Amino acid sequence: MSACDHHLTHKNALEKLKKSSLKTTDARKAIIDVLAHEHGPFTSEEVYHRIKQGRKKEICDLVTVYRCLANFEKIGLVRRCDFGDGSCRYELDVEDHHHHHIICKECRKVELLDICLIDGLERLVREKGYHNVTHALEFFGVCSACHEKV
Amino acid sequence: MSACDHHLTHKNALEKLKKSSLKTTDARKAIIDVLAHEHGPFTSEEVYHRIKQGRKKEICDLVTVYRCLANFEKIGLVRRCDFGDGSCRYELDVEDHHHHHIICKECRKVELLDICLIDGLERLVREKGYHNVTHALEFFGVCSACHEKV
DNA sequence: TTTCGTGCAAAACCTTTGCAAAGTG
DNA sequence: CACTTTGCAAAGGTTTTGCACGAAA
Repeated sequence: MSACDHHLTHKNALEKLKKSSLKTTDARKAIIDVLAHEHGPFTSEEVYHRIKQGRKKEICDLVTVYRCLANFEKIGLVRRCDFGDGSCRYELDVEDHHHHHIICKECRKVELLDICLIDGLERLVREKGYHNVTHALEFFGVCSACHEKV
Repeated sequence: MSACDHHLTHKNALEKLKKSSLKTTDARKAIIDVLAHEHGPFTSEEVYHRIKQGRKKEICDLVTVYRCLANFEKIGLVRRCDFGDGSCRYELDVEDHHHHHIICKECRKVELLDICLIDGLERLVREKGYHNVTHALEFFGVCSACHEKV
């Protein structure tokens, strides 16, 4: 992703926030900064620490990050990912750029998989009578670096 | 699934257990009973309660269910599913019957989706250097019953 | 000014761990 | 008999909640 893309993503996210019923606060802007400039997905804790790193003084509490991300999900600003390790992660929901993840079972490194062939299946689920359909597809494996360590 | 299938599944699961390094105990047999006869996936807590319901006296502790299911996953007896609601679920891993789930966002009802077209993508992940590749694909939506309630 | 957001502390929730006793092969 | 498994209690980790104060529109 280029620097230009980052800028666009960031602008789009702020606009989504303004259009929603949520208020634009420093905490929310800081969270969007992190999500737009570094590629996640990140846990609430990870977002919280990244916010602290950038600035001199604390912008917000960890609890605020939890609450903001949960609200962001409701308005479709972020997507929630669950990699089955006990905590959930969030990334900006960029509508026209659907992708999935490959997670190393050893080191938990996350790689992108820029392919989505699930549209037909989503249609099938809608035909079964479901509304507001979404999906999650994650691949798990041992990355080559970890595999060579053994 | 017919009664005959249940029986087969149950027998296969017990055989897998015997072939493994794990010992065959009452708790483990009771857990396999639940997984083979009712269609999950179930959380450890759900398995625990189903075990209690069937019998007069307690067969095992909730902690034992957690430990058994974790061990079952290691020997490939069960598959772990994470639906992003804070707890993980398990179902018997029937090798030649790969399927996915549709989860209602309102009532959490789980329906089966008996299609898997992910094999090509798994190959792609292996070509990227990953070993021991698995995947998870879940669909989420509001089921028609919940949709009509609104 | 009214409504919404935040910090702090505490609770809730799911899961894991330690250790002694009981059970399996 | 050696080793694994279990129960109980307690701890660990993540996420949620209550409430008073502060900030946005």
